[in-house]
Amino acid sequence: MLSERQRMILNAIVDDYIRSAEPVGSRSISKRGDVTFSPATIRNEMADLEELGLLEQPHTSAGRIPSIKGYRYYVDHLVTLNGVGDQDAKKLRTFFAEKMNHWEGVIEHAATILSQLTNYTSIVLGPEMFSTTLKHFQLVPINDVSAVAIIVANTGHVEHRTITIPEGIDMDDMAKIVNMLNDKLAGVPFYKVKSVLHSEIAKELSRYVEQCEGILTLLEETITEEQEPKVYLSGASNMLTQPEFKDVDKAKNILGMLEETQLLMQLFQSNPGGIQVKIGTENALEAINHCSLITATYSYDGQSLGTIGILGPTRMEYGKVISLLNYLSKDIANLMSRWYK
Amino acid sequence: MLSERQRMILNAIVDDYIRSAEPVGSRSISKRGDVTFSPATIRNEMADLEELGLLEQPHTSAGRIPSIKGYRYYVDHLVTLNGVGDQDAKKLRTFFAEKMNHWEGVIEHAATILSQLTNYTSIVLGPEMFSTTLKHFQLVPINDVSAVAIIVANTGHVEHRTITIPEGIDMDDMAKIVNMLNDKLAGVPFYKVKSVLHSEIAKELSRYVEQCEGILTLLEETITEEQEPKVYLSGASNMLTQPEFKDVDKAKNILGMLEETQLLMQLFQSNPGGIQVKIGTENALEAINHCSLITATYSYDGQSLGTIGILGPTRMEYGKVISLLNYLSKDIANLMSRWYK
DNA sequence: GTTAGCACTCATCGAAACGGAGTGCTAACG
DNA sequence: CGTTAGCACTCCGTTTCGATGAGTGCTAAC
Repeated sequence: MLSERQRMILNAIVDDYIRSAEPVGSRSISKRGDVTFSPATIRNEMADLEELGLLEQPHTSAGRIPSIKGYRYYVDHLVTLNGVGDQDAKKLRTFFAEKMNHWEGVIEHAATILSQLTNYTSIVLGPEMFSTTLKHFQLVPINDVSAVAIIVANTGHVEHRTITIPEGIDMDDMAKIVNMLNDKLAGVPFYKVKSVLHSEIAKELSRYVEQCEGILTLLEETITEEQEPKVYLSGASNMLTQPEFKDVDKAKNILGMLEETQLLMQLFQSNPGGIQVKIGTENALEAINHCSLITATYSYDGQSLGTIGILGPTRMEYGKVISLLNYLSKDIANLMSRWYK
Repeated sequence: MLSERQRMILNAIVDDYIRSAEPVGSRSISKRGDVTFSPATIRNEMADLEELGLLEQPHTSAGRIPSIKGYRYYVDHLVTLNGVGDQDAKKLRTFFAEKMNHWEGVIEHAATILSQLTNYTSIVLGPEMFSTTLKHFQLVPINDVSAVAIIVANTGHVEHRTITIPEGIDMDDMAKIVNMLNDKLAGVPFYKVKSVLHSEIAKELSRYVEQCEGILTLLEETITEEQEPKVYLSGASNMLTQPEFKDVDKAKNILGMLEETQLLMQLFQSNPGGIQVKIGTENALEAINHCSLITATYSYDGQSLGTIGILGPTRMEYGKVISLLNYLSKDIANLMSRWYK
């Protein structure tokens, strides 16, 4: 357990370091006003905090910087959420006032705004299909051999994919089957589509239509095909403004990772909902062991839809970012309700 | 007009510089084997080439580097297109062998492959709607107030957007109008949709349906709404591997620009078709005045569909990239035909 | 328990010195 | 007359070295 004074000092060090990116010395803390002790006293406390693993020294005779553990304590106990500034709130409001008519437009735009407001990199995972239900399924023929399958989810999210129709399949049969599928599958969650198809529909269908096997397999593949949620990235170049990445090699590591959608999705795994802060080595990926990732899930009607994340150096403005994510994820939820209620 | 020897020397300098990224001296050229003259002779020629504006000296007593004009001459007259290497060809072939069922999947994947093969940044502009025709238009209701509009182009490209239906509009009327639009608009190029709507359809429609005004405007907006072609970017972090961008600020400039879709589209304007090389300041944007951009258009059935581009430092492997783009753009065209013939 | 004083450490910065790659010029050569 | 060897000169990049200064840890006094 830390004493009140130790907490004040830790708080001061983290705040200072977040602002300046340079090791914080005892003198500068003593001069801050909110800590009224002499440099010598502060030095003693700092030595203690270092022994506890909350601070680190880059080298002897340098100031102290927070360790991962130090940041963790700061985030858990010390950080002050001063809400969203007037400037930022205004920007967000005008953002939501704009007319948006894609789902994707909103998400993508939200990513942009976030990276602008924070000067960090924002990563947004689009709606996750597996927690939503099928609303409507449709085939639009393009020519003799191909068609566009259109899949609408109850959230209003739309997917389309082009399929090639094998020879020897009758288009009328196809149409019948599609109709039936719509009857039976409307309202079924995506992850259940496969089993419902097999258990309920297959038998009934075989009565009406010849060679339904082939058609059904095709449609099943089409609907349940691996649907990676889309990842939107914005402000990746903001990483380069951080002094900790003035070394091109480090920067390249991170930017390279940001380009790999697969890895990004790994990052977002295991989200219990709400806001989560992962600091430095708490992150799964080694490439961002010098970064912190703050994530928030946005949801509609109690259903988690996707995830928003902000990636920055461990020396991140935790208070500001957390407030912002809080604000935004709630507003996105409201926006959804207004649309799809 | 350059003498044969001058061309040999220029060629040698550009090749060497592309490989090493360091000013090329007379000695090293003389030792290359393909130029059999002594360093002194080469120095004389180099002085001449510099006077012609084809070479530059970073400072006295350094070797020479090609100027923009030098690269231009190299690209126009000297570069050898040694085709696509076996390794690369194999990768491309397996790429196209994979089953792809989105349009977008192909384009996006092509961008990835390109950036991997070249180690530069690849930029791909998706199909341009304005040169294609409307194939099918459809509304799928989601609930009382919103619907998804689905727009299929003759190329198989699909767009969807969510629209909000104003109160007081009858869904049956809506359906009638949509039917009629499909009759009248199928085969009409997108850029003509607006005028056709006004000239031919408006009058005829008013006979059947009350208050068609509102509905029509809505649908018109939906179909003709600004449809930015999508931009796919891959390998942006490759920029950082180039020694010319070891300076973080320069790198940030370029990466920042790459994030702005608007700017990227500017870059691709005025594409006469075929392969085009823009070197350094020949590019419209100041941010990439130290880069070269090689673009190729891909087309289907004589119709230009989109653009592929490779962005790298002016010191770029022109021969390799041009060969690769040539190969790829043709293969994409073939792939399209196989699908949508 | 707190603070002043002091010796010590170590990164950073700038000046000076050094080495080397490359040039331009001149003169010799075939 | 074109080509080449030789040589003085330039200028960049690197290294070395000392000065500077911020910051610590310890001890002793308050």
